[in-house]
Parts: sequence; structure tokens; C-alpha cells
Amino acid sequence: MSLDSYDIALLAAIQQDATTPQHALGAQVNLSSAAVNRRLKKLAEEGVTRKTVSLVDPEQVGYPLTIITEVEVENERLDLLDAMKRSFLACPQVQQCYYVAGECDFVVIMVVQNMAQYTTLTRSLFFESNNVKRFKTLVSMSNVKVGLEVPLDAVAG
Amino acid sequence: MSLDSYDIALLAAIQQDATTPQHALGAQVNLSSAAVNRRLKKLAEEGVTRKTVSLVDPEQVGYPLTIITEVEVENERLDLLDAMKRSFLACPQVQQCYYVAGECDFVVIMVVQNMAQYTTLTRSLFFESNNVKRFKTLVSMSNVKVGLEVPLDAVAG
DNA sequence: TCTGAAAATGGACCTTT
DNA sequence: AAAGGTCCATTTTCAGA
Repeated sequence: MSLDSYDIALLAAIQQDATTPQHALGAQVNLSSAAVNRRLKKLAEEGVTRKTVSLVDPEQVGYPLTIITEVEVENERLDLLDAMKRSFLACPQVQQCYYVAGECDFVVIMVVQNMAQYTTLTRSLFFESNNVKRFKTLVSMSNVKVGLEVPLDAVAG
Repeated sequence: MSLDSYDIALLAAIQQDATTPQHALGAQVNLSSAAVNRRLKKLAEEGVTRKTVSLVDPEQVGYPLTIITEVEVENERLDLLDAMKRSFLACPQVQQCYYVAGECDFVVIMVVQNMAQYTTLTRSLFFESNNVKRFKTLVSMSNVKVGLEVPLDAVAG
């Protein structure tokens, strides 16, 4: 899909605050609210905007710990990797999982209630797969920046 | 702030889809739309919901590469660490940054347009600080799971 | 782009525990 | 008091002219 500078401006705005009314967005980018409406609808249909969500503060709902785990697998057979991916996808404590080139194979970011919960999870996610050579645990002491924003301000159409 | 099971159910719903109308949320949890409205407003005021945003697909706006960098610093002096944190916060390509205990010190997740852009960023973020002992670059081959959801379904109030 | 109908939000007010 | 429900005004969305 081709995006012009209006689309980029709208995306930049709604990825920071999706509650802004369309007429206000229109005022920012010099477009009528109807035009904004049409563009937002199309961006959603085309999948440029995946979904709109409210971000919940993990600390306030009992998940104060963020843990990053680097996982090195024993065997890179596709079916084994897929099984591991599926177990990460299915685990609600896993916020993110990346399959990476380089020394380790997976980088997994989790939020947990306490270290005991993490220990339990390592068992079900890493040991039970029988395909983890080793993993390294990094405990976040400070979540300096947490978001999923894509840089769009500088881009132009 | 104390959250009851209604709040948890609402949070679980809106962190997956914040476009659901309040009356529909109310139907799911057995509450009137006015009650849902009051609760959502309070959750936002108390900061339990940080903000509501649309998630943009990085690939569709020219940011196909996700890169994870582990940074080890030379000196852990607070003012130097703060300066580094600020440079990560200010960089739009940095989606996430965690200050971690363990071997490395920062884990940084970036989205970039191409490797050349990453190379440029390493210069400004890592070399110019004069406080990076070494860094390790992990290129994501597959973004298996990308989100910021907190596990709430099992929790009850 | 403008207009207007349908839908959603959010306040007022009253009732219940 | 705290929280729910109903009703209603205002705002927002969104399609057709």
C-alpha cells in the first residue's frame, strides 16, 4: 500500500494517542474529518494499523518484574523450533519473542509477578522442550523505554 | 489502587482491543455502559492504563528490520548511565530499552530501515557516548511475538 | 466537502448496599 | 459513602449526496 504524507502524519498521531477525535486529527494535518475517517478506515483494512489497544501498567496489576531471556537451542530442526515458538506464543507472560541470528537463538521478554513464577516458567518453556542447550536470564532493573512506536515523524510521502 | 474482577476483565478486554464500545464491554462483564465508562475513566486517571494507541506494522512503513543490541558499559557512574538512557529515550528508532543486571547493562530493541541506518545509529548511540565497552548485535529473523500485553485473564479480584 | 443520521460517550440524578 | 442503573445531552463516527 502506498502512503502519502497525510497517512504518515495520521499514523504518527494515532500510534501515540488513538483517542484523538478525527476532527482534531484533521485540524492537525489539514484534512476534513470525513477524509480522516476514510483514511483511517483504509489503513486499518490494509493492515497498516494492526490493532488499537490500551497499554496497561504491569506494576499496577501485579507484574512488577520484566525479564529478558536469551535462549540457545540444541537443535535447529524446523519442527522443533516451531514447537518452541508456539509455546512462547501461547504463554501469556511472554510479551515478546524474537528469533535471532547470532550466538543465541531466541530472545524472550516476559513480565512476571515474582522470581518464583519465572522459575516455574523456565521449567515449562525451556526444560520441557528438551531442546534448550542453555539460557541466560537478564533481570530488568529499570524499564527505561517501553513501546512499539515506529519512527514516522521524519518520514515524508 | 485496588482492582476488582470487573476492572481486571475490562483491562483484559481493552488491552487486546480498545475500540470495543463500552456497551459491548458492559455486556461481556455484566455491567451497564455507564458503569463501564466510570471504571475506564478511573483506570485511566489512576494510570493503570497508560495510554491507548494504534499499533503500526513496521514493515508497511519502511522499517522491516528489528535489531536487539546488548550494551556493556565502561563505567557505571550514575550521570553517565543517565546520559545514555536519555539518548536511548530520545532516539525514535529505539522502541525499547531495559537496564539489566547481569553481564550486559542495556538491552535495546530498535526498528530500522536497513543495516546502514543501524550502523549510523550505533555510531551516535554507542560510540559517541564514550562509555560503551562493547555491544553485541542480534538481528531478528522472525518477530515471533510482539506485544505489551500483561497477563490478566487468570487473575481475579 | 458538506450534511445528517446512527452510534458512542459521558454527565445528572436516583436507588441500593 | 461508594457504586450501579436509567435517562438524556453532547460528541463522534461514518456513509451518501
